[in-house]
Amino acid sequence: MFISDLLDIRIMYALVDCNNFFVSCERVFRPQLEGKAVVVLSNNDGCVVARSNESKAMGIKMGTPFYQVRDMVKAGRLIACSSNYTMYGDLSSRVMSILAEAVPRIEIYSIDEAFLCMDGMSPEKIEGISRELVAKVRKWVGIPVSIGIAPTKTLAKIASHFAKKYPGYRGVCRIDSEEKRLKALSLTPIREVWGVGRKLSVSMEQKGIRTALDYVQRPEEWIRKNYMLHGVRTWLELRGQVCVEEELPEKRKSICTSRSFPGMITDRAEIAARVADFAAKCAQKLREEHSAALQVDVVLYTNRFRDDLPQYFPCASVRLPVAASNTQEIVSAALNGFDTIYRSDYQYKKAGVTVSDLVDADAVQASLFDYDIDRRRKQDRLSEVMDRVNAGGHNLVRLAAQRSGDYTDGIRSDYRSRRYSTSLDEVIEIR
DNA sequence: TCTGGGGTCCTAGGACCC
DNA sequence: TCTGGGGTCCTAGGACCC
Repeated sequence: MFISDLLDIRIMYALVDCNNFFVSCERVFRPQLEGKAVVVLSNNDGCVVARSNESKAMGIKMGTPFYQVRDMVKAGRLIACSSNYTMYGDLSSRVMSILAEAVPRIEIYSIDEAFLCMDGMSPEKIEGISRELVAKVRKWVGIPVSIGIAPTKTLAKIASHFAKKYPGYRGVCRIDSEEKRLKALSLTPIREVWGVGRKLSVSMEQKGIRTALDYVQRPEEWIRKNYMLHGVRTWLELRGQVCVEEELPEKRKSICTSRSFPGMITDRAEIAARVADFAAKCAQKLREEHSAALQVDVVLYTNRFRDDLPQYFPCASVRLPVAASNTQEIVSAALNGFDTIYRSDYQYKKAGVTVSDLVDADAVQASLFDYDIDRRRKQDRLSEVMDRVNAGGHNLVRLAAQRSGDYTDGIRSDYRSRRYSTSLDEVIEIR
């Protein structure tokens, strides 16, 4: 039982993938976008990060700079939405809780994807549950999803592509026999395989590997020699043997906040204030995770697309004597780092702050030479108060070093929809 | 004029030690 | 002038993901 023509299907994964997620979210609250060519833009309305089927069919690629499609928007052939990550996160958790109720175990992989573990169930039963979920998520949240079912995560990804691409599957596709596996691999270009990105796919195509089937037909030793550990893992997964098994760790290992500026900036104080904002945001995320950081990195970027201007991408690393998560300490470390790398003869386009070397906030190792322990405790308490006041994403309280608005203030979002699923903005807009 | 943001893992190579 | 070899640890950078 559960061995289908030599494909072991005792372990089965169902990958649930929300179709064109950000676009689908916008459509939940603006049904008039249904059937239209729609794109969602990144911060600053910089480039395209999500596309509806209609805009994909027009040939618009992921990551296209917005100015290249602006004419279509003006001509009324394309609708653009500025991104609204708060709303997407909210709809995502609604989808995930429906999925979590239906199966014994779920691994949330990203904002729009989750693996459901269906071990020990018959393929028919798994498909039944999956079809119910497709209908339920559509009806209760309004988001269309596709589900791919297979004995490994890499194969489940491929199955979900088929489920999404061919309407005949009605949203659910399973790879549960050797015959289906080989058929699916032969129809999958190597560049579409999970774990094979642009660089690798070019290298593979040069070696005559066009499809996933070409890849699995190479000997293991050849794969190991050319593509090392990562390549062997993909090779085994495509053959039906589970390798990508580890659950994602609950806590992140680093936290980063970075933004491009609407234009280029040289002024020291203006950039420092933004760096302070990013650092404050990192500190807030640290506290949400109940973590503390030992290292703070600050990065500056000039505009990499301007060949005519001098380029400068410095990074400063600051070690903290004791792991910290309070806003004052993280901001002050970031500003110290900034001072060591800032130079007034460049035009900057972007900056970022990363906190890393994270430890659990309860397990912070007090340093023997921590003479500042009282000050630290006061700062920690102040940060707690700031979190309570700022709860809900509205930065009413901030340090003097920060800018006089939210850390996302000043970024362009000309096509923003209202924040339907969250509260305060709605109140302000109605008033 | 205009070109995203936030993560993870792996590997190569240097530093260091014996 | 000659100038080992092998192990470990750390970091920077590259590749990937969504």
